[in-house]
Amino acid sequence: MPKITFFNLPEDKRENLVHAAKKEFARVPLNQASISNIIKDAKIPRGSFYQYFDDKEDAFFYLLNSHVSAYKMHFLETLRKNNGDIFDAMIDFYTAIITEEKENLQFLRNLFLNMTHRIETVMARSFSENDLNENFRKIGNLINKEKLNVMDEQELFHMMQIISSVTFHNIVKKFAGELPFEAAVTNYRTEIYLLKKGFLSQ
Amino acid sequence: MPKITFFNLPEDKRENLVHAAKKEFARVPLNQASISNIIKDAKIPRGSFYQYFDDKEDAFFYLLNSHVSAYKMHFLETLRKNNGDIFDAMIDFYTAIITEEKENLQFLRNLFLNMTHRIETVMARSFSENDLNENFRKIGNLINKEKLNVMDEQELFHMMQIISSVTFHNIVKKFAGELPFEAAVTNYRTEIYLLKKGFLSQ
DNA sequence: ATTTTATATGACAACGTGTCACATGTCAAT
DNA sequence: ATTGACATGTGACACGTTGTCATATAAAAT
Repeated sequence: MPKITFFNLPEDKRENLVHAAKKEFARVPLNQASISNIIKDAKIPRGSFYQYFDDKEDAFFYLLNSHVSAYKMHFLETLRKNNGDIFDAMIDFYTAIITEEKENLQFLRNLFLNMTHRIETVMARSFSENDLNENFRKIGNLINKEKLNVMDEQELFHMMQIISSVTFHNIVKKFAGELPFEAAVTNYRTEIYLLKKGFLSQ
Repeated sequence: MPKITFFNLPEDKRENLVHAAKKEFARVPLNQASISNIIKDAKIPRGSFYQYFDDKEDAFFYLLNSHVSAYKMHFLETLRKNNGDIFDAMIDFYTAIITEEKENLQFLRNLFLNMTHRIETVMARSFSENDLNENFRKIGNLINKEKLNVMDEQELFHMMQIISSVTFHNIVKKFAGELPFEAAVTNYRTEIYLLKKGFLSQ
């Protein structure tokens, strides 16, 4: 978490700094990003940066968290729009992510191509966590379970885990530049379809 | 790839260096590993390191590749032992990975908790690739497709993609230390079971 | 023996990080 | 207005790491 000083900053100065950080993390992934670049771009002295953040990662995770919050809202909305159909919602969501604009796109690209467990934990707070916690419940309640082949909360939880694994992986593949947009969506649709019908014939 | 000089090295000196590198990459993940530590441990001058490798990553991926080759063989064997039952084979394989010994375990831990796309690409060469390539065919041929709810090679490929996503994710969770051994296996079994039966009721 | 080629070595420049002593600003109390 | 207390700004600096390069040494070829 950024220090209090950061939040006490006059808005324009704070936004300026945030913008410089965003730019650097859009340029290269976390491990290659340099504080030097950020302060050079934001035109603040080195010491000031440390007045606001503990270190590079602190700044990165601050940005990441705001991204995640936005996507979380977006996802809940998408789920509602699709009347609780988790599969259609995921497809919408997937499409939205890989259709981001310029700067966000580069940020996301660096993010997904360098997805450490620590980052994943923050990301996944959106819709799955270690325990069946609040976020999971919120989403769980929105999901239409009528046609779902699910016995209990446990199974639902694991289904969400699977869907999230598969989605993450598809996003990564897309960002790896291995596929054009249409092919990426088709592939994802296929995998969702396979998840629905199951791997064993009845 | 290491340079020719590396392979021309007398065996003991080479193994010494490899061991030092292994030790460093078991200590910390790639991005935190330092060449300084490796050469200090291997007792070779700095210049020599660059005679053998391009950089840190070169050394890392050399080690990774040998790991992967070993696991690849192991996996094919496991698949045969299970008479082509991909699900049982995966469960065996999963169990084997999370049951590794000391140094390997730490190496794998750092690996999976910091799985970049580049690393994943190397790892996944074992049993899935962009195209339906040789490795995929080799495994595809070993898989018993009798009871598999699969229409064509395409679907089989995507099933493998899904299984691999889910497996990766389960390994990461285990290494994140969130679960004791038994719970980890149970969870993985549950997810494989869910994949088999499908998410929609017929 | 002499030349050519391969390998070894460590000092060095360039760069990035986090800290710290000191400068400056803010504001309430007197 | 002046003071003092506290918050914030600043940049030089020590430290660690990386990759290179000129030079030394060894090995092979002629």
